[in-house]
Amino acid sequence: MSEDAFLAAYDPDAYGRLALAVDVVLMGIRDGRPAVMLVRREEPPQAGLRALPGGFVGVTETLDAAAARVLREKAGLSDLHLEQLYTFGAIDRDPRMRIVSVAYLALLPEAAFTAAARNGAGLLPAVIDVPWAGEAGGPVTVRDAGEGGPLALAFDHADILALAMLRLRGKLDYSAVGFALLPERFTLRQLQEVHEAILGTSLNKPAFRRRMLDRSWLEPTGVREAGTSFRPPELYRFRRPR
Amino acid sequence: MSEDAFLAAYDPDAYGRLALAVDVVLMGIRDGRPAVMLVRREEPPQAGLRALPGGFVGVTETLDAAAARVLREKAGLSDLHLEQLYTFGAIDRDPRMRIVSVAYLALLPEAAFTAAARNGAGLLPAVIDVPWAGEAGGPVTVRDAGEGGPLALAFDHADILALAMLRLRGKLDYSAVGFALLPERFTLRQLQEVHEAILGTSLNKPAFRRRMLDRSWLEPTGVREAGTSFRPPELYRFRRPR
DNA sequence: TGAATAGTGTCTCTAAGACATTATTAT
DNA sequence: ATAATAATGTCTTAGAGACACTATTCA
Repeated sequence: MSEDAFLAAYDPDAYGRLALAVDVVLMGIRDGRPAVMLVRREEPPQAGLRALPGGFVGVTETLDAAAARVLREKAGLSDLHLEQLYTFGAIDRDPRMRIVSVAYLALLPEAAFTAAARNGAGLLPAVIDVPWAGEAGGPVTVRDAGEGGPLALAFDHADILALAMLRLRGKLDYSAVGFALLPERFTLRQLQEVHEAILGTSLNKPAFRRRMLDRSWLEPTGVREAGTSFRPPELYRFRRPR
Repeated sequence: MSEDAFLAAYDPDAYGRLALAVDVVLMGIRDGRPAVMLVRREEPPQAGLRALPGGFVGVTETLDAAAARVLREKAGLSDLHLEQLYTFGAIDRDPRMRIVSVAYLALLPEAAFTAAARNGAGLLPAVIDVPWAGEAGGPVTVRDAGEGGPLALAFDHADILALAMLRLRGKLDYSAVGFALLPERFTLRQLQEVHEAILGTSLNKPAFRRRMLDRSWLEPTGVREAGTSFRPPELYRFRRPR
């Protein structure tokens, strides 16, 4: 049988119907704590609950493109750090039908995150409480940025968010993801504060500086931060490692 | 609108047709080198090329269950280490139709891997050459276990295999995956040989032993290996960390 | 006893934590 | 000068690499 003949005879429905979606964990830092952007579900199922922004994957669209489109449509964002996390395929994770969802992690610098909360129609920033440490992970909870009790998340989105936190923590000190949470130019203190916010711990200053400067990721700009009432710190720029 | 009404009105085809598959990277150690189990594609598309064993995901089947079923059907294997790797969604990765594939990594101890090559109908072990080091990764090549030139892999399976090697290397020394490549009872030397095979480097013996024994993963069995013509080494058992 | 590998002692070196000290700027 | 934070020096400690040495078993 030729390939053409095979393709003509191939039945796409032989294995039943199943939809593929993406859900995006759009994270940033807010007042020294990790935060995530949620939407309020206005329609059933689970209307009223908070959810991660998401959408179905088009037949002529890659997974990365679908995640980028969701960010564009729901948050007006483009050109931000975006990486695939994990694919969630529990049978009843969505009551509508069988929906398998590819989870993505997107990261924004603090200023852009705050701006997105104002500009993105319906985007609600929520602070993430992470009650665990270590590589085993565990559940996290979310609260409205302006305090208040814990929020309920729709579907399995609490699991997705918990995995996002675990991955982010795990990658933080051996990869360059941390820089995606900072503006183009930043001080070493800001970099440390980002790490401390994500890890939920305080870090030793000299050791942190040594570690960061020993990697060849930081390029001094020669410019110092303006507007301080004390010795102005050097501004650095992230340089992709060779 | 109630949830029931919503579900009744929901159109599963609104976003077009797309199939979901799993592809399994079944790895083991062979003569001190990483190896993978491949199948020869007998039908189009790409008949004749080697491929990872895979299959479509059933509508009432989780992703993990689909990967486990593929291992059962194509290799006669069950109860082995199985973890999700990444989801591949390039538009034209399969010429038949849009097929998104969730890649899984499965690991077998050396003896079980060799046995599977004999028992699994059509399973062909291939040795993996990994020409890179470090966390950036890169392409790998495969050769037939009995030497010979490099083999061509179908679809994007070379990318999937390369990612599997990168992940395995990355997780090896901070997680317990290494033990999935060993029998229930093993010597410290065997454990080191597994690490050396996967990492493609030689390791310092005292440092390796110290590191492994300092984690609380190894439980001495009190039994020593039999059949040696020299001092018989202690056999250890893997104990899940608390 | 010799061969072969198991298993350990120890020195060095690197990197992190802790803490203190010096440096630099605005007011 | 003072206040405030930037930036660094240094001591200690933990862990890895290197290498040699001792231990144990079989033939």
